[in-house]
Amino acid sequence: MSEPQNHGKSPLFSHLVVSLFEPLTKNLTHLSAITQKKPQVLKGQIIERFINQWRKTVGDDIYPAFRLVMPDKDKERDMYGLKEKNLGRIILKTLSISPVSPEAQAIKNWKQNSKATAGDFSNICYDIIQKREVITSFGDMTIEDVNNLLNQLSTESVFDKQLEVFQELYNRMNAEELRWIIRIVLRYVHLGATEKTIFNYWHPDAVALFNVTSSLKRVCYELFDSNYRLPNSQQEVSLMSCFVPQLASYQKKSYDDIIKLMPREFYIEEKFDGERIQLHMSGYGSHFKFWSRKAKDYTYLYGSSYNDTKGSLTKYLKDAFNSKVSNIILDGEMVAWDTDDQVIVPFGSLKASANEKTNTGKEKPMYCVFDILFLNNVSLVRYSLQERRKALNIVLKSLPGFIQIVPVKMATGKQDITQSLQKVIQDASEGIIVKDPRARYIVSQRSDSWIKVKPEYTKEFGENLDVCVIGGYYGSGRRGQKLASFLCGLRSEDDQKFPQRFWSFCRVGGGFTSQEYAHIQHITHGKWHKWDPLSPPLKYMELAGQFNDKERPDLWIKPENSVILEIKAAQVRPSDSYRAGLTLRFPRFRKLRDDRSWETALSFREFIKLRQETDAQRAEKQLSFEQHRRKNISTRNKLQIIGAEDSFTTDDKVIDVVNCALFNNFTFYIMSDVQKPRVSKGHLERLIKAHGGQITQFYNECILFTIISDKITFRLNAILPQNPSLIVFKPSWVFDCIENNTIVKIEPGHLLHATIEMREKAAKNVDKYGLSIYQMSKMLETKAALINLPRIKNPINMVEKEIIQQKIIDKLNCSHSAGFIFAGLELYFDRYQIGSKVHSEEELQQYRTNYELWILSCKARFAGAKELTSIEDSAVTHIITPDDPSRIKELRFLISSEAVEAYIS
DNA sequence: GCTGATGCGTC
DNA sequence: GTCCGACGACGCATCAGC
DNA sequence: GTCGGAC
Repeated sequence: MSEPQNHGKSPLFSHLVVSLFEPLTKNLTHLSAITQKKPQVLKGQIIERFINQWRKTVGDDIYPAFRLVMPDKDKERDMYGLKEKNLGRIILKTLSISPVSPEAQAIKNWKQNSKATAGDFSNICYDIIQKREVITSFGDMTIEDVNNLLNQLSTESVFDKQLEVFQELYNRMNAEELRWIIRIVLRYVHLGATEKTIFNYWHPDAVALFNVTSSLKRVCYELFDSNYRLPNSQQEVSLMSCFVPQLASYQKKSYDDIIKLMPREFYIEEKFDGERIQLHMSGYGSHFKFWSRKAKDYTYLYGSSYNDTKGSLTKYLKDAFNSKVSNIILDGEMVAWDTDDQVIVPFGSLKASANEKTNTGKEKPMYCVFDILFLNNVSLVRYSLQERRKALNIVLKSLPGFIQIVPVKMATGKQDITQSLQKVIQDASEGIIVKDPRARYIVSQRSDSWIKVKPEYTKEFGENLDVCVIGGYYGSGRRGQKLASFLCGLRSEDDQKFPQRFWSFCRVGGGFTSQEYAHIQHITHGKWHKWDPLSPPLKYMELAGQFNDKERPDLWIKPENSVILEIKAAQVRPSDSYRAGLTLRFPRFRKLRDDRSWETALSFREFIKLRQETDAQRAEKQLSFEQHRRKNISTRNKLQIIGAEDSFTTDDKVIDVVNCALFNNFTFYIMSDVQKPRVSKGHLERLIKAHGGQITQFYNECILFTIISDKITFRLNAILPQNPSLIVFKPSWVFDCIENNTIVKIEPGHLLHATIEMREKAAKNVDKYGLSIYQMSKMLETKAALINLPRIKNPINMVEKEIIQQKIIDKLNCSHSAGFIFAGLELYFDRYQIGSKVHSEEELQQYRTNYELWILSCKARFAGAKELTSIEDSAVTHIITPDDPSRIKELRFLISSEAVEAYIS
């Protein structure tokens, strides 16, 4: 395929900085408040504008820009071998800064800094560069120049050569440009938008193509024309091109939650603790390719053909494939196999076993295959797992020790899951995967058709330990300027003189909410000491290493001043990084144990004892899922009508009586979840299927079907311009049909997008008020169903607000009186008391809430309600208030206390 | 030539 | 629910420095 | 790998 051509010159690198990087990383919340647009929308506009401008002024080839925007996805360029440490050295040398100067210290200790930039490496460098920049305005380097220099940088692994590149950059760029260069070299730009977001603005099929190729270049080159649609055949996996594998969804709340998602009969597979590898074979074994989960090519390890003597696997696979197999793609887990003991070796020794140099001959890689995606030029991703498994059994023969098909256990209920889990525990295996045999292969998704269940997800299993914090490490990014992870220790009990001595054991930096961080900081405030390598606090802690310096914390704390944390982890394993000689795999914080102190914190000996005793006992217990803590209470106020019924959810309703033929001959394409009432995409699909409808997951112009969406999505936006005659239904139509047990006539409210003729036709289907009874009852739930609401551009402008209010009232007054639903209700709307000027973010929020309440009151009045202006009015039947629990409490108190007073008087 | 530091990539 | 960016241990490759 | 936060 020919490369897209640019008609314009390569733009300046500063253009990228000014029109994309800086706008995306500016505080969008503020802008969002002014423009009344969601930050996400603003982000999209910035990206869209950049892409459009590029197309217009530069041309079709956006690859040079995208490799700088998504440096982590750029597989064409080798790694630089530079992270903050070495990059810092290079920058200091480039600027001729002495390694002992304060600036050098600031860069070296980039996470510990009293300034606001602490934890943000590129900004710390920026501050320093700015004072010494060669160029004060933007430089003359183009995006092409930058790419060329970065190519050069990637080929150099020697310090002096790398330095030359940076000297060139330094001479031709200002500090702002360099800040972005630093991020690009570090291979994270942190724009708040990764390829998933950006690709959607590039081309509607970009994500799909990336998922089956892992190639940024191909996404740019093959999809430069927005009028071109990628054929279905190219949206599926293909030979010798690395796809993004399907992942299993996380822990569910209960076994029932899992069963609910599965058909009557489902599969259980063992989860192997190795590395996810996809195998591609073509030409009857003359070519092999291997890729890891994150698209790294490992062909060099496992072999490029049967005849490749360097590879550690392919040379043994000659008899594995059926002789009719000319090409194939397999998905599976690579593990290390102990040829002497005939067992799978625990995680970690795989690379060594596959490597010619380090391999001892005792251990060899073994490929555990659980899926087949491609066979003799045909993609199998659309076939059900059941069928894929059938194919796998036919074409692949297990060769013990080299390649094996992962066994499947048929299951029908939760007892099968618990049973498998028990077995997994006995074998000290990682866990199981529950799979839906009906499901197709969904590239790149963490789908519910595969669900992983690990013993550690249960209350009884995994390691739950109370450990003492003995040190802290500064965080980076959003966790800059504070201690983000903690060094934890076990009480050593090795020396009577130092009862407070702990042995380093593990670090933990995940599982904390921001409140918990704040709480810990509050308790330990002022108790932290800087770590001095010359006099380590041996009275209180011992680290590993000859010099007591492994995993050395930035700050340390005496156990008597410290806190005890409850930690959960998957496993305990040997380690030489910690004094305890052991450490945790996948540690995370569960809760603060303020009921315990260092004296009762776990000691090393207790810990060993605990492990020996419990393993056997635990296996006999009933395994119940651990309930996840409820975190993250949303701060955003939602409107709620007190006393009114909650909007129903069909998700929990049992579909008991169904008309199985209702949607016969209909094929549905469902784009999104339904917001009101809340129904998941999956449930809507099941609902439709139960009523005889067909579901398709792929948009295809050739097929006639019904598109269901309740909002204009990314994808819809991409499809609509080319298909202006497309009719998009709202989910309400489906619900109406089901409710009435017939295909109901289309009403305007059912249409999200349609031609004028269609709308006119639909309009004839409703009564003279322009409303169906169904819509009427939904009126209060569906915002702006009746009124085409003008947008408020600047909420602070009160004059404009009044004009809009008047417009809406006019509109309401000239409408026919349709109000009877709320007749007899006397409502009080609980507004915030605010002046005519908005001074703060909080007031702005309150203003918006008031505005929403006002809209609601218009609708309520329209439906026959009366609005009362005083809460004390005894006629008030309902109070409508923002969903703020504390406010509701206040109101209750207010009302009840007044009632009491009235009673007394 | 060895060792430790640093980076990359796996989970 | 999805996306994003924090954070964990470990093994291997490679280069700087002894 | 796990996790929390924003949306």
